[in-house]
Amino acid sequence: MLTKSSTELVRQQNSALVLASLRRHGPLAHTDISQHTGLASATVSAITADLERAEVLERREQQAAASRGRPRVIFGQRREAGYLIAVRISSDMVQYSLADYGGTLLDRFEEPRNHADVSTGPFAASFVAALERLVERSQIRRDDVLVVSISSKGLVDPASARLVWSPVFGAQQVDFAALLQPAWRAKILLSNETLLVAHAMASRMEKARVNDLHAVAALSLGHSIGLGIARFDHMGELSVTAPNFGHMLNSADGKLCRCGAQGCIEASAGFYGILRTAFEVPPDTIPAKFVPLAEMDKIALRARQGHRMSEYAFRQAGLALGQGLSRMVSLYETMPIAITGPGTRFFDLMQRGVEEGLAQSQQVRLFGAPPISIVPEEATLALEGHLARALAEMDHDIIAAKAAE
Amino acid sequence: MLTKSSTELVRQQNSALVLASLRRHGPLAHTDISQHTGLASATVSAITADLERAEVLERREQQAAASRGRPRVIFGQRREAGYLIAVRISSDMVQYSLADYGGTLLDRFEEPRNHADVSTGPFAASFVAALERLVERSQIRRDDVLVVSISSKGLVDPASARLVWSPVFGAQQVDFAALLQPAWRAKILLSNETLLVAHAMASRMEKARVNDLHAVAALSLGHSIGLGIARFDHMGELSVTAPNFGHMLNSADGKLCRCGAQGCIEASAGFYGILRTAFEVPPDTIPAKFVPLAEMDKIALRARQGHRMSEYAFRQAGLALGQGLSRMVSLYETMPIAITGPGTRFFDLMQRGVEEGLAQSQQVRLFGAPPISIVPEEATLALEGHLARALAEMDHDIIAAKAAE
DNA sequence: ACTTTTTTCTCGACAGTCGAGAAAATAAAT
DNA sequence: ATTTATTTTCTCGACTGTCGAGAAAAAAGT
Repeated sequence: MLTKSSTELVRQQNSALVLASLRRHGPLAHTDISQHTGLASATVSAITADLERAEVLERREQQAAASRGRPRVIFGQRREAGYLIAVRISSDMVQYSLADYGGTLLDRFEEPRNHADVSTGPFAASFVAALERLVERSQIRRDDVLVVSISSKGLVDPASARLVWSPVFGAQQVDFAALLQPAWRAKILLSNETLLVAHAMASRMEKARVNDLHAVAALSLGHSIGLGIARFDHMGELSVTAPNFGHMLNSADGKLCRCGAQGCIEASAGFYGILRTAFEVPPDTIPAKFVPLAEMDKIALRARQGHRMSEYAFRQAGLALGQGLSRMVSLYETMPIAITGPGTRFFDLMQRGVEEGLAQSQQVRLFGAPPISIVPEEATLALEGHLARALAEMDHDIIAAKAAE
Repeated sequence: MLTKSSTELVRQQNSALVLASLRRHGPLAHTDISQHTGLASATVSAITADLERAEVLERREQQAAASRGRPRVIFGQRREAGYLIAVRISSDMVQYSLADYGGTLLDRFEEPRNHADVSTGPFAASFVAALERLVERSQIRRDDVLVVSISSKGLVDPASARLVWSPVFGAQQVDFAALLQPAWRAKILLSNETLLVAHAMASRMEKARVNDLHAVAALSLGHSIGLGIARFDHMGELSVTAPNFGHMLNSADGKLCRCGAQGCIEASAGFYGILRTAFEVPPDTIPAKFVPLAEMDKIALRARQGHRMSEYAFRQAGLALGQGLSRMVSLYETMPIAITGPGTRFFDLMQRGVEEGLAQSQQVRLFGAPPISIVPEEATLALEGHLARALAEMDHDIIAAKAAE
């Protein structure tokens, strides 16, 4: 069902356009905004005046009058217009970051997590305390935090901001919105971490002016396997999703996954799956809760030295990934794939398996294998995704609020 | 990249809204249009006057003055505003239909196809001739045909209207746009047939006011396996795709598919796959080009009488379908699935396999199995989809043309 | 003939975009 | 020091669109 349009919505859309172009290109002058957005000069004047009045934009001093003529007036986001907190929850630590409306990082700290402790109660308490600490240290009023963006591995219900299933807490759901509900007026966003990576990759490619790009996928390799898909819809808007890739059925081979099912991709390609195969543990053994990276490095070393079973384990992991990706491109479309996460350092051992798995579908035989790139800095990308998503949300909310009155 | 908005676009969007509501609810009076679209009465007046001037809408006589007060003026699409031709290409025949802008069927005929003949040359000739015959019989000017909507099983490139891979022509591509290019000014649409079924199912559910429906999938069972996914995006617009489901990797079991790969879903669940298993033919045997439905009925009869291998063949087909669907819902989301096609009559034999396959993923264990309904009349649905898609396209084009001048 | 009722049509107010040209502000030239 | 050239921002009027309110139209009831 389409919705009706009105002149007010036009202004909203065009305001969003101005803010978005400022996000992409940094502070800009009137003329540049007009150029980038395609809006008439008069329109840009009206919109910037509006946003200035709302204390969202501010005029920046320009460095030197480069050319002659009337000096440009540079507009930029007013940094103090709002703040965001990004929280990355991983199995061994939680990282808290504070950034302002301009997207500059103000503060950050990490808290170690005890992987043995899977109860949500203590976690919730330390979570709330950490947020409190963050605003206090930076002398920011709690109500100026407009967005709290949280990410975790696992399955997320984006609508309700609830963690449906995570490697950290299992099926114990955590309702983050409820945790912060009365005290914080910030909007709570909860995303799968690899979704954010995909978002960041899409933003990067957009900035790099990669044209005729419809979609990008991000694949995260680690203890668990995550997939994020970012696609530009027919309106040119980006929509990202994090399908349940790691626990998609790979093959009914009886390999027990920590989710309780058998034959998930993760049961073959997650760290614990690789370890199990390498050590010839029966495939229905209950998976290890956590595999230290050093342990994986040892297996990789042996594989590189020619140890058959270790080699085979990585090869099987690659095969499962390749088959899963071949299914993904069959069900979506052929798109570039960026592989991130700690597992990338073993990719040489998996590559042939991946290629073999990919080749097993008509889609790949017809359109070729998707281009695969390795992007190890997962943490950087995830934070980049947090910022991109949260700032876009803030822009959107600010404009909507301005329209409401 | 967002695009700029303007007052003219507002009118375009709202005009589209009016036409869409007329499509959904049939001819309507001024008041009803205002009600359904949410537009102000004055706006509806302006838009209908516009469309009347463009000879797109016409006033209909109302039957009896039901209530007192000023009689209503009923607006409806002017049937003669344009025509569309729908062409359904299947392995054994080609069906040509002609309909007017109001969506009423004017003419239809079928031409048998020789499945042995896979050359595209004779087909192209008879295709063009049939279209010619259709407009001639109905006394319609060729240039009044605004859309030719073609469907086939197989893989389609929606952008270029080219058949990339089809069970009928294999990898021989047919460029329909080129066939009709100089003589016909109509826009050529090419869709996968199951995509149209999914579109029709989505339209039906929309009409039946099924709320909070995000998506629906259609699965077509027959000699080949097709899947269509219809989803409502965040703007409420419907976007349908036909992924390469039938030739997605099911399991590396070596079953040869007619696409040349091994282990496709179709190699287990297509008619030829079922036949091969039932007759205990080696799985790497080159598949039969065409399996008559009567042959399948015989196998089904034996299966129902307890013949082990026939039973097993259907069970395996169901398993492959269930596993494929479990992967589909893992990569998209849990959504209702409508099963169509000649294969539905054997669904009782496959059902347990489907359920078993579906259960093998975390997605299903967390959110339950997707609701499955059987809708045998595939041909009706496909034509319904053709009309829905072609008429929407015509509405869109008419409005765009009016805006251009 | 008059009233009631229902629906369509019209008018003025308001919001937004756009193009053109005025105004501003600076560097270079005289 | 003043003038000129240049570049950018700002402002004005025209145009397109939506909306609410009330006028006008057209029938049935009294």
